[in-house]
This record gives sequence, C-alpha cells and structure tokens, in this order.
Amino acid sequence: MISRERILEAAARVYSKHGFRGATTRLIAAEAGVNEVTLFRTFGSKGALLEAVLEANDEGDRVDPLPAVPVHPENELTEWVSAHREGVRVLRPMLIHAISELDERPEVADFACRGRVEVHAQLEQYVARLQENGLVDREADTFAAVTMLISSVMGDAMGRPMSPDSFPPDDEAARRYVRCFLRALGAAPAR
Amino acid sequence: MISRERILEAAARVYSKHGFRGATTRLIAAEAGVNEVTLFRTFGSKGALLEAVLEANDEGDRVDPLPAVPVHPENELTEWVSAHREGVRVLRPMLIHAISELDERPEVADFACRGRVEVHAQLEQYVARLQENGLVDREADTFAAVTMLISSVMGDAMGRPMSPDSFPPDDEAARRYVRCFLRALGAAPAR
DNA sequence: TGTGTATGCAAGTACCTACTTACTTGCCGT
DNA sequence: ACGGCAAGTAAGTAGGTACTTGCATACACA
Repeated sequence: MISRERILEAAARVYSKHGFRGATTRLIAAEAGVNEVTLFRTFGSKGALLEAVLEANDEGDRVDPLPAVPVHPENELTEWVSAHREGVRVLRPMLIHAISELDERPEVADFACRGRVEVHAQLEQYVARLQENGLVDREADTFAAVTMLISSVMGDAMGRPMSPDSFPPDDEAARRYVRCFLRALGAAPAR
Repeated sequence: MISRERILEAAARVYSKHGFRGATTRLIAAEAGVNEVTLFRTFGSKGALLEAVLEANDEGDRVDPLPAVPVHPENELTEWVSAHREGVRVLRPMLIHAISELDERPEVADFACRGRVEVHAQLEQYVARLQENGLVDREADTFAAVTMLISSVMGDAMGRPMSPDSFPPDDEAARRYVRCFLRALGAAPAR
C-alpha cells in the first residue's frame, strides 16, 4: 500500500505543473515510478485521484493563530503574515490551477476559497481585540484594511514570481505590509 | 476577411472559459459559426491563433492615467482604482488561464505581467507627486503602500467572484481601499 | 463572361486520452 | 510448501485532438 502515497505525491507535483487536463495518467504514473494500471486500481479514475490530491493538501495552510491577547501587534502580525505568505507560496501552483479550472471542476471551489476566508476571519478577530484595547483609531475602516492586508499577502505570494520588482524585498515585505496596515488603522506604535 | 474577427472573438470567449488545452479548435470554430478548416487557413495553427487572441486583448487594460497635478487625491484615486478594477475584472478569465499556463506557454508571460507593472508605475509616479507637494508623511513607506493598493485592486477583481464576503460591498470598495491607502501614507485629508 | 479568392464540406492521418481485460510475477505469513 | 494479494505487463477499446487534402460553391471584380 506504499504505492498510494507515492501516487498522491507524484500527482500533486504533476498537477501543480500541468493542471488537470495536462496531468495525464501516464505522466503521473511515470513520475510515481508505478504502473499506470496501479493508478486506476488504487483510485478508480483520474478525477477521483485528483480529488484525493486536493484533500490531502487541504490542511497545508494551517498556521499558528494570532495571539488571543495582543502584546506587540507589529511583531505578532509580521510573524503571522510571513507564515501565511509562505503557506500560500507553496500552495500557489495548485491554487492557480484549481482556480482556473473552477468552471469545469466545481468540486475544487472549496479548496480554492477556504484559505482566504479562514485567514480573513482570523485577522478580523485579532483586529477586533486590538480595537477593544483601544489600539485602533475609531474612524479606521478595519474591514477594508483587513481585506487589503490579506490581498497583499496573497498578491505577494502569487505575483512575486511573475514580476518581482512590483514588491518590496522578500525579507522585508511582511513587516512593511504590517506597518502600512497599522498606520491605516491608526494603531498606536508598539510600546 | 470578416471571419478573422469572428474567430478571434470566439476564441477569446472559449479560451476564457476553458484555457488553452480546453479550447479545442472544434469548439472555437463552432462558437464562431465557422468551419474548422477556415480557422487553420486563417491562423495556421491553434497556438498562433491563441497568440493573436492575447495580442488583440493586450491593450484592453488601458485606462485614463492619474492627473499630472493632484487636486483631490481621494477622488482621483477612487476613480482610477474603480477603472482599473473593472479592467482587471473583464480580463480576469483570460489572465487566470494565462498565469496557470505560464510554465507550458512562456510566450504569454508578457500578457500576464504587463498589466501589473504598468499600473504600479503609474501609481508610484502619482504618489511621488503627492510627496513633492507635501501631501504625504515623510515616514510613510510609499512603495509598500503602492504595492498593497495594487494587490487590493487585483485581489478584489480576481477574488470577489470566489468569496464575495471577503470584500467590502462592490460599490464602496474602491473608495474604502483608497482611504486606507491615504491613511497609510499619512496623507492630509482632502481640502 | 471569365477568374481569382474566401469559404464550406467530407474524409482522412497520426497521435493521444482515460480506462479495461486477462494474464503473470513476486513477496509474505502460515 | 502453499495460498493470497499487491503489483507489473501487454494488448486493446472507444473516443478525442490538431491538422491536412481534395473538391464544390459562391461572390467580387475586370
């Protein structure tokens, strides 16, 4: 039963490179070093295999949540943003193909969306806690700011490989996004 | 020679829906109401046709530039952001497929990147003008802020169809992004 | 009236696709 | 030594793909 794992990993690689249509069963079997027939015996069909792949990679974006009680927002957010950006970065090829195939394979919608809405919710709650502690300007548009920070994280992870000059240097980006974010919130500077 | 246009438009629609592999010459010919052979006689090959499609849609993102001398930044930026978001929105399906096929069809890289870098440059110059006029806080990280606003515009156009709840209402989004952006810059409120 | 030029139509080529069937091989526990 | 089971092998099915060829048709212009 070791074949199952090898096929799943190979299929993930091939799917990430070529998308569903391009990920032929022959390619996957060859990449796994396994006979093509084994693939069908194990998963039944190409569609079922790819569903299994997405499910196996679904939990790949888990990241330490933001602290329940904010102590040093800039540092806490910077670490959290870095981690999520890295998470999106490794899922990027699979995400891109999943999104581009949404029309033809609606069963991947979940995989494509869940990441964003979960992350958005986490950040929103954290900002609410900041707000309770009086660390956020009353006039600030927290929802829009949260949306912008999430879009920045996703946009960085997705767009940097294509046009690196549109982004701050890789090692500074997270902190600089967070600082802009906190300024937009009118957050008091760290103590 | 009217066929050429009809084929180009049909190919754009089919490619937007199904991507390169899914955009079969039969589908395109049928959508154009044209014989499949005409397609090959006119463009030579499927690859050449799709290149022509991307070239034809390359200039689709042109938008009125930001004013040379800023008068009312919030309004000017809001209008500009709205226009660009709309531009990305109509190109979205084609962009997504182009990006997902970058590995296999590197000739689309240009189409996939140009939009972002041009828009980024436009906004950067405008912010520089704001800065010259003393409308921006000296400590502000203008580059990161620009990156974030662009990411927000792209992220909105690309992500809203998938998870609408992660974004402000459609008719408010542009202005709210811009306000956060200006706050991040420490820009003086509009006169 | 004739002549090019764009298009349609029917058929065919060579190849790739997911998936199946029937049979063989090799290993593992008893 | 033997039975069971995962895996390999070879071959085939039915259909789709880009692309070609040969021929018929219709309209445009001279």
